Amino acid sequence: MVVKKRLTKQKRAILSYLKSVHTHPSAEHIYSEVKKELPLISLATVYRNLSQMAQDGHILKLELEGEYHFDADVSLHQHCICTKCKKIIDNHDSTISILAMQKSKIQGFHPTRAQVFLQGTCFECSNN
Amino acid sequence: MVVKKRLTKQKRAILSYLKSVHTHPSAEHIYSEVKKELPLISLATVYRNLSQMAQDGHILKLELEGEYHFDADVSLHQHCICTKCKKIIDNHDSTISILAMQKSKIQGFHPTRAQVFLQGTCFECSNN
DNA sequence: TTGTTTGCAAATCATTTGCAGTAAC
DNA sequence: GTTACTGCAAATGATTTGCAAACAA
Repeated sequence: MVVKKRLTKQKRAILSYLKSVHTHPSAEHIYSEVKKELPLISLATVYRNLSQMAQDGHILKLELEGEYHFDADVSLHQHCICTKCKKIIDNHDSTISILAMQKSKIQGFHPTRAQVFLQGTCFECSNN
Repeated sequence: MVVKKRLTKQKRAILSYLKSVHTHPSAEHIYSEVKKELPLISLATVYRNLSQMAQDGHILKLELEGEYHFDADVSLHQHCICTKCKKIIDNHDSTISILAMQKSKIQGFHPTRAQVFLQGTCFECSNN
């Protein structure tokens, strides 16, 4: 039996906020931002919607620094994480993800997605 | 001032267990296994030692499925995660990590490590 | 009308921390 | 002898859940 998803104002506000930024915010941060538009929204609603959207493949759920971070950009790209300022920088290059997926097939694995994280220091922090 | 690390029996038991498996266990799982050898060891000690070893680069700390998983193999390799049985399979191929690190430098990023996760289904689960 | 979604509060679960005693060096 | 490390218990912090009311379809 197919569950019908309803497009609520909360869902719309969360997705619209997430599409407007490139900062990979946490659920808590999304909550505080969306609260400006919908003051009565609850944190549980934010979590529920983010999980649903991630499940449906509309957004990415990244596990970083002990909490989840979300990204409305679902194209094949890498995330560079600065260990000093904790900033997450996108690196748009689909070849790495594609290559990683191809190579994983050797062992009979059937990949659906690749997540590539680079740890290091960003340009600003390297030249502090 | 340099802090001197002491090699305790707890530390030795944790590292020795982790080196004996290729299953990327969680802290809780490592705790229950090491407890067989050291019945009085506490979960806090396991967490403290795993964090220290990861900090010192002796083991890898992987953020997966809402908890940390640990790996005594620090060579450049990828992790394939089966979304059905949750198994983590190693894919030893350093070229992907090296390529990902090289490409991240384009934006002035200074990478120290690459973490590559493949989501999909393993051989067994694909042919269930 | 219907059944999904909401806000709230309480619950959960992994991980961390304070502290006084213990043991590695 | 010094001081890093331990076990214990309590604290923390992110995320989830139960429930009755609200609202999208």
